[in-house]
Order: sequence, then structure tokens, then C-alpha cells
Amino acid sequence: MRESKVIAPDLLDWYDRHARTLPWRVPPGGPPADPYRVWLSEVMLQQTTVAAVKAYFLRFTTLWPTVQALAGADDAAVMAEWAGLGYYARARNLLACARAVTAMGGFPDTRAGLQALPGIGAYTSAAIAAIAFDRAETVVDGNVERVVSRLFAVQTPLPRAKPELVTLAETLTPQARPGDYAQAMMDLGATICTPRSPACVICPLQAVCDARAQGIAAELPRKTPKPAKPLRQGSVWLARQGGALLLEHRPPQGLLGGVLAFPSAGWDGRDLPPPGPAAWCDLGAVRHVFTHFTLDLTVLLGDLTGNPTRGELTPLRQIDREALPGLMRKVWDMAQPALRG
DNA sequence: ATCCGGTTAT
DNA sequence: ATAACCGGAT
Repeated sequence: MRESKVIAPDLLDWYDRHARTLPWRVPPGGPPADPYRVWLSEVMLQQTTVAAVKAYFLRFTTLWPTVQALAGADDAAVMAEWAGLGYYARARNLLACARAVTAMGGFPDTRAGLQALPGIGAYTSAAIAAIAFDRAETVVDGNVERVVSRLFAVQTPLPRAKPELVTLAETLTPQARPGDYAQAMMDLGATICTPRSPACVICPLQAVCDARAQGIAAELPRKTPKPAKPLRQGSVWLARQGGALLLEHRPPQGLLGGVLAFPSAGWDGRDLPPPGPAAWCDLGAVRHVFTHFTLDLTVLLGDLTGNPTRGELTPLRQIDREALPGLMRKVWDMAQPALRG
């Protein structure tokens, strides 16, 4: 059992003096912000920095001041305004969510109700419930994970530590001012308890921070090193004869087992020669990321001058792109200009 | 060149 | 359980 901590009073005092002023924020201590603006900003903030979001938020709220207005917008207009922000599934979910909310007469005011909406997951539902509806939900984003892992000097590496960090974070959430508290945690993570060099000397929580006491704040949270993906290289042959290309079924076991593919070699443990005699023309390389490695495959096109040694000649028009694995689709796509010209 | 980060689909 | 989705920061 870990020692419990009380941080909300000190953190809220700090927030009252140092809260960032942001277009979607209201000042600390006052009534909560408009749920529409909280939702819109939180969705934009998913995987995206505050600096990048500001201009988009202003533009969206000018164009569409309410969720009803946004619900009535053309899909294409919203996609166009979102352009440049990235992760475009967010924009599609944004519209679906705006329409659902409009149909139900307004935003749900509970975390569960919010999380049932498109594009709203564990983080965003808690953030809206806390910030817009003053509910004592615990908001855990990357900032909070970092702050909590340091406060309690959690040595378990992420992502395995996630459930432990959520549990610890829940013990810290106050009943009073949960919205300001949530924003304070994120501001602390963004401005003081930063990933690289945390400013512990000016941190309002330095006195209760275990990592600070142990001098390991900058080393936390630990992360399981992503298995370094080695780069492998190989060749794939587009062996042409008349209007047909050589295709083969890969060996039933192992990588891409049993799927249709253009003959290839050099990257999957097999080191085979070209599937027939031809003068090969280098079309360039396709890159494909597998679970354990990144593959650069050199695409070679040639007209067979003799019998193929493996595979089956398949008429071009009979080749179904959708029947190929992703890697081979990339190869197919790259070859299109050459196969026409 | 590498790190960072929520949600959804698979 | 994990990969796909993108752009910005370091």
C-alpha cells in the first residue's frame, strides 16, 4: 500500500496564479466553459499541440459558434477547415458527434454518456465531464501520466503502468473544483513537469514528489523500449509475358503465409533467384512496416525471355488489387505507370 | 532523426 | 492486443 497524498489545494493555488490563457478556457474559479467549446478543443487537442490548435479553434468557432451550427455544416467544408491538423478520422467523428448531440438536444453531462459519442474515448469523456460539467472525474492524458508517475516514483514502464497510474490519479482528484484541478494537472505537465527537463525547483508539488526526492524526476515515466525495428531489404519481381504478370501463393506458414504475391526474395529468410530470365528494370522501392521490422522492397519489372521458374502467369486485367496484401498493393500501385506506358 | 500522443478498427 | 492515423517539437 502506497502512502496517500493530498495535492489539490497546492495545485489549485498554483493554477489560480499561473493558469494558461487559452481561447477555449474560462478563468479559474468561475463558472464552467461551454461544453461545445470544451469538446471541440479537446478533440482538436488529441495528439496535437496547443500551439497548432489555437488558430483552428478560432476559425471553427467563428464559422460554427454552436454544436447545432456545426451539425448543419457540409462534410466537405469541415474537412477543408480541418486540413493540416492531421488525424482526419477526428474530423469525421467530429461531425458525426455534432449531429448526434444535436439530435439528442445537447451534450450528455456524464462521462458514460459522453463516451458513447463518436470520437470521445476515456480521456475526452473525463475531460468534458470535469471541465464543462464540474464532475469529479479523473482526467488522464500524457501530461497526467507523467506527473503521477513522478509524484509516486512509479518504476513500472509504460504502457504497462497505465492502469496503476489511473488508480493513483484517482486518489488525487478532489470533489471541489474538479474541472480546474484537471486543467491544472495538464498545465503543470505542460509547463513545469515537462518530459525532458522538469522545472522541479519551481514546482508547487516539489515537497510531496517522490521522484524529486529521489532525484529521478527526469527519468520518469519509464517506457518499454519499442523493439527497435531493423530495416530489411529485398527484391520483388514483376515478371511480364504478353499481358500477364507472374503471381504466386506464398508458403502457407510464416510471414504473409498463403497469400497471393508477386515473387520476391531476400527479406523473408528465402534467398531465391529471379523467377525467370529477363532484363530487369528498377522501378524504385516500396517501404512497408511489419510488426518486427521495416522492409524496403526494390520493385523490378522485366519481360520474360524464357519460361518462368515459379508462380503462375495471370492476365493483368484479372489481377485484383484487393486480393493482395498491403505490401503487394504498394508494389502494384508503384508499377501502374510503367505497366501502362 | 527521433519522440510524442487519444481513438478506432482490426 | 495492436496497428493505423498525422503533424509538430526537440
